[in-house]
Amino acid sequence: MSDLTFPRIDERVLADDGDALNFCSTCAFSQACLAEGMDKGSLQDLHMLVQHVGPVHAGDHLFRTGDPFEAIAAVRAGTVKTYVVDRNGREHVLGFHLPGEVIGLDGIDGDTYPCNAVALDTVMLCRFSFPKISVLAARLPGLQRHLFRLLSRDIGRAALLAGDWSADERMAAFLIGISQRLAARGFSPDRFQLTMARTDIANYLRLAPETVSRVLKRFQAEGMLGVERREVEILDRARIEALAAPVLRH
Amino acid sequence: MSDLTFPRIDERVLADDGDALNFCSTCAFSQACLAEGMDKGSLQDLHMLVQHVGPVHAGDHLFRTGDPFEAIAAVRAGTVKTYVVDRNGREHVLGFHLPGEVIGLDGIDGDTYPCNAVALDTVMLCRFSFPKISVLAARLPGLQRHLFRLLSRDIGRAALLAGDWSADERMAAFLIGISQRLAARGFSPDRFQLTMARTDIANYLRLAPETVSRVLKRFQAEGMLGVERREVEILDRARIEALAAPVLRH
DNA sequence: CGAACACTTGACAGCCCTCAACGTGAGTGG
DNA sequence: CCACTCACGTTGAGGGCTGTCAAGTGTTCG
Repeated sequence: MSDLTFPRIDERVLADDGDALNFCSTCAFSQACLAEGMDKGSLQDLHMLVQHVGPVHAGDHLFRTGDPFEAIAAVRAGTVKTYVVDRNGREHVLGFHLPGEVIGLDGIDGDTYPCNAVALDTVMLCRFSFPKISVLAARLPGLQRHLFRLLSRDIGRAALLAGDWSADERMAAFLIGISQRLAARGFSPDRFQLTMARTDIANYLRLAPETVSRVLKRFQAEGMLGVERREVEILDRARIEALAAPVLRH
Repeated sequence: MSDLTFPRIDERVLADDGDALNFCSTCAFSQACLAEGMDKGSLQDLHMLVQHVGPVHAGDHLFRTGDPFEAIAAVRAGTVKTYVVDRNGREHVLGFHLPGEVIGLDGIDGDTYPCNAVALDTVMLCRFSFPKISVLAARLPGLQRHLFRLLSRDIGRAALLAGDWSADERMAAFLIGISQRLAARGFSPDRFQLTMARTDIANYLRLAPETVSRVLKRFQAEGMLGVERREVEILDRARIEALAAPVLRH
């Protein structure tokens, strides 16, 4: 497993990128500008800032704890897992980042990344130098506002799983969350693949891997969910959402 | 208990405020400018933006879930509790905000506050209109950077208690956290008052109130902590920090 | 002084973690 | 093509931590 330190990763421009005035539709920043009446010059400025990174292969790291913080990035394809390792050597999964979502925001406070980021499958990214996008944000109110919102949204998201929810509620919230986030990017909300291992899910939900297995099995036995290896299908969305409701909406 | 909706609260300038070029030392924004070589004109701009609010009395709300988001605020004196109420009527404490800390950042994403904020004792605030400070941030790179950092810091903080820590570890981390935050503002790190009820602590740490009582009692019995009603004294900082270590530092 | 509230203390049960063993699928080399 | 290996996932038994329920004590405020 090679170790590609994210800020120093080899960069190459991909052929399937949009032209100078159009971002790829899954880009988390596309809405930032297009929807807010930004002029063409400004848009081009932002576009010139993007560095396309990838493909990064499963198991390769984008950055590690302590690497100098220089950039944030939007996931274009694949799944990125962020995690920390405590002094006892135990891994704590902080989150999974699907296409269209941004990683690295928690590095802004401090000069280094506070966590590790690893690709779970083949990942493509759009990288934004943070000093450069900060300068641009000062000129573009829409971009500044968008960055503030991205940051603010993560604060709320991090607090989601902090409650003392049951294993069933956590798992339901996890499944509905993935489903909604995939749907927002145009993927099927009812049938999708869990790109992460059971161990990672357990670690993220603060459960034992055995508990994850048992809950998924029970969901399947009760007809709420279809499970076959890492492929899942939402069969009774209403019931799963009912379980997830207290977690997702306070 | 009156209900002072934060954005519409009566405002008055306090006599003990700094002059036009000096913020009160506990203000979370003072570092933003003074430390980064900002020119006097810019500093005055920021200072003109501040609205001093208070005193707000214990039990009064600064804002409630759904109130229109218009401003963030730095706590100057007292303690603010933020919380949400789920559909079952159960309260979930999101955090306690001590002097020098900022509230309202999680309202930036969305047009309304996502939580309630209530004063636990007599509270004084510095209020910053968010639209106005955004505009100013576009002119002042140091201020923009400071705002980004405040937001980023909260993302990490929210993730702290998300782990599956034991009751002892949670309580130790809570005590050390309070101690460090008070020390950073010049208060005693070894002897301080818990301004919140046991129920609030329990709710914040995702424990039962009974468990909070038992853990505090055991800490006291083992000579780590002095407890007398809401007054606490750190007697064996090394041991409490050892307990808190896995929670505070990953 | 009395009532309401905060806090403490004790008994008990339940959820989930731990430990252990087994099953399964993908990749590898012969 | 097949056996092997290893990581991943599943299944079962048992125990500990902490929540729930209940009752009692102390404090504050009207």
